[in-house]
Amino acid sequence: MTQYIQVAEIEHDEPVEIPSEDDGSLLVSTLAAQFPGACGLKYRNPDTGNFRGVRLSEGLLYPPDGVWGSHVYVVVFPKLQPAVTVPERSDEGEIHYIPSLCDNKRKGDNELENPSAKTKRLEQKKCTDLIVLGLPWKSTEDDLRSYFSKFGDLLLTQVKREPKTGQSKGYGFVRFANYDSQLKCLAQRHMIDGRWCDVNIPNSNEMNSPPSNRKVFIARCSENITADHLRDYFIKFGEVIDVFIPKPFRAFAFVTFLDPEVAQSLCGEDHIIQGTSVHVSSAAPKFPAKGAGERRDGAGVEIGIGTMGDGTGIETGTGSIEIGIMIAEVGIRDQDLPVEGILT
DNA sequence: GTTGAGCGTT
Repeated sequence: MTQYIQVAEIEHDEPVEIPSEDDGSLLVSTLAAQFPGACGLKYRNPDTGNFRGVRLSEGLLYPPDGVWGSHVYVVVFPKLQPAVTVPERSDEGEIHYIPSLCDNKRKGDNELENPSAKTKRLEQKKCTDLIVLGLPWKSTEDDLRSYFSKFGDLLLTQVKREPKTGQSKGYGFVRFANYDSQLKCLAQRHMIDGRWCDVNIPNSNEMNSPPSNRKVFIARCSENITADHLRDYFIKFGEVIDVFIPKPFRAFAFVTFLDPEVAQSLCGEDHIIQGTSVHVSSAAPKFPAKGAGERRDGAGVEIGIGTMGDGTGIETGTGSIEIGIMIAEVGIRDQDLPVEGILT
């Protein structure tokens, strides 16, 4: 018959009573329902003062000596080793000296906190948007929020819909404020409104970007994001020397930084600007451009048009225009250059 | 009003 087992998240914390199965064993999934991400239990052995682990087999925890008794058990969570617990993407080969992506701090303001390098790396691991697959058609942003907030504070909830009908496409995105929330969330499946849903790091976050460029590509811009918004937002990471938004609206932009390091450090990240989650990636094209400048390595010719003076690139307005052609190890984005009509 | 693998109006 069912026993109730006292379990606390940390020792001396207030315990929660968790039901066993009829045979006395405890499903890890039952445990995880109260303590998301939990993978085991331990308890203090009164004889030695040491912690003792509870036996785990096939997703079931078994009571020591056959009875759970009146111990207060303590939840065991997976060690925070991202390489093991999280499906890593290729964008993590280097340490990012970023205290937290989510509060958007950068080098220069992190010297005082975070003593050990190892801790630092863990704490600094960035939160990305997470894709939630398999949502019920009726699930809303509010439903996502109320479900996922048990893992921690949320910075974004989004259900993707058909623009015309508003009908859900059955998936959405969430983003946590803290990386441990993200880890816990990724470690399990989710029952949302009667359906099992999967949470993953979206494939669209893959960043196999080639090296150094001061210009980054800002994807998923919404129409209400202006050049000033972008400049004001990104200035906190380093000096912004150009912002380019195509007209008419094309849902992307370019931001150029003075320091290529800054540009590179932002690649692969998601940022929330004017309530929209935008994605930063290298301004180099994913595929070689078609046509004249094409090369097998994706490099090509970049044609720049701009006014003289501050060197910040394309601007509008009157005045003399300088046309320059620069051979560079940068590819051409097709979006970059419908310029034939202007070269007169 | 239906559906059930996917990847966000480059």
